[in-house]
Amino acid sequence: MEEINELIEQRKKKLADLRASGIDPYYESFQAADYARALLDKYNELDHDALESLNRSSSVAGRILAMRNFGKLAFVHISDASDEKIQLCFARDILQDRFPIIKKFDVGDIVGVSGRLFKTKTGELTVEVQDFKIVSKSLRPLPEKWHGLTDVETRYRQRYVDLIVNPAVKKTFAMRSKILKAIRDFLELRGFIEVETPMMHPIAGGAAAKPFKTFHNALELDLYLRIAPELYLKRLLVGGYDKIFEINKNFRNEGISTKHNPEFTMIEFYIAYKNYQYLMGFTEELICEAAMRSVGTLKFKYGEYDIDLTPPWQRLTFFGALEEKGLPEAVARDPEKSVQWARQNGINIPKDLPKGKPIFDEIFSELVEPELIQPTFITDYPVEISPLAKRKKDNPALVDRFELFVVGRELANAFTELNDPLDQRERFMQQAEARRQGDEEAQSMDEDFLRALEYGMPPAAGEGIGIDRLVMLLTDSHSIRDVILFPQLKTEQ
RNA sequence: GAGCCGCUAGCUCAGCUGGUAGAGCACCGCCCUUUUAAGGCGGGCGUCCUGGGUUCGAAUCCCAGGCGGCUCACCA
Repeated sequence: MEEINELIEQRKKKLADLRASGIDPYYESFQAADYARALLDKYNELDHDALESLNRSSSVAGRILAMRNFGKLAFVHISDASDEKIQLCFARDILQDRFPIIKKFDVGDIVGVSGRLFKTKTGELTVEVQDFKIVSKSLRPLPEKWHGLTDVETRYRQRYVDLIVNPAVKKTFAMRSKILKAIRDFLELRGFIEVETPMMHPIAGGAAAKPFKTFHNALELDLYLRIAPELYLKRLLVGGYDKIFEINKNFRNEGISTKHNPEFTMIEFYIAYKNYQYLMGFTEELICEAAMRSVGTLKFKYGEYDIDLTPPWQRLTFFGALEEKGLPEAVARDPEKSVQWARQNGINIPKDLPKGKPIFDEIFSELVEPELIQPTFITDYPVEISPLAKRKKDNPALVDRFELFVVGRELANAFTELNDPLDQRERFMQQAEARRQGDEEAQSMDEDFLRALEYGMPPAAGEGIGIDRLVMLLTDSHSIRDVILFPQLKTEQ
């Protein structure tokens, strides 16, 4: 991306000038003893005289974000990896013949300096620079200091610039890191081990979604990027693990929106000998732990909403929630009556809805989901839309399953795992039938998975949580792109 | 995939019913030893997203396309 640009040319000229005077503007290392944040935390409280008597020397390295030059004195703000800004003072009296080098500085350059700490007349903690190096010369101008970078396209495409100039972005991703750490710690403390299963699947199973397809040349094999790790994790249950989890990407070849990125991060975890009832309490604890260790509280704002994660969370059955909306289960289960009911109640039913797909699922998403603002478990899903979950003992038309909703969005999906290989085979057959009737997202028969179940899988509860959505909730982010460092975009030009 | 909105200097934006490109910041030059969006004086900077069309003349109007945002659809 070679561009002729006056500003870049000016900077290249400065770079050449530096080299001509024997200065290397691209160092291979710099030993900074201090972080800006640590210096401010420790010394900002001291007054001018107290700091003088300490005579504290320091060294910091970071990117120049602002410069104010007075001819024989210059103030420079740098920001370092501690995400804090510290002021540097370059004075001709101190730097003597090296002082003119600062004429070659630009906002964006990375410098390393050492010098004594002092307080300016206005009381700002400042490094009085005694020695300095330009460790990396920047050739491109940064966005201006006042309005910063707001163009969302540039922010996503050039996330590196976004991170330099928008501190809130770093905060979000620091939160993301804390949330993931909290989840890992929570599970590891309870005896789980983290595993990695294939991202490339010969059969894309474990969820209802369209996969990305790819090809392995040497094996001459069609492969799919995984849409879910579920069927592999359950194979591990067969193998004898009792508490496992995997945190990794899934890939779904579907539309992009504020809530969907083609690759997104899921955690799936499985506990042998437990059921979905157990997982509800477990989920409350897990998510509260993540919230406490990132947000620091269970009560916080998400946009207009005041969210309260304090357990226990509301629990409603799938058909119970529909009945509250005036749709009796008997009507919901009747394909024709339910369509009629939907039309009468102004529910938008897609015209191209595949034949095998039940209408109540549509009605539920349209009528119930948007109102589930506070955390709510929806339980006892119909078996037709849950091909991998165990049937309820007292009602084989339903399964032992829940989904967790917050701010109208699905955050988690969990169930008691189907471990009856014969029932599982039947469910796959039904899915195959749905596929024949036009449901592209119906699941495919996976003979190896069935073979594994035939060896015997312990009863188990399993759950998946959309990490990106959890991070959105806890960071008050309203687009999934704000919690993914490099969200998917079309290529430039 | 559909609808609506946007795209002008490095950044943030103005530019009316068509008359030939602007501001602030950033940048360059000079002055300035305590600034905090430093200040003063002077200066430069454009594929007006792209390609067609209408017109004497298009950043502006029309058509097509690109990229992005939002909403809807699909989904997590």
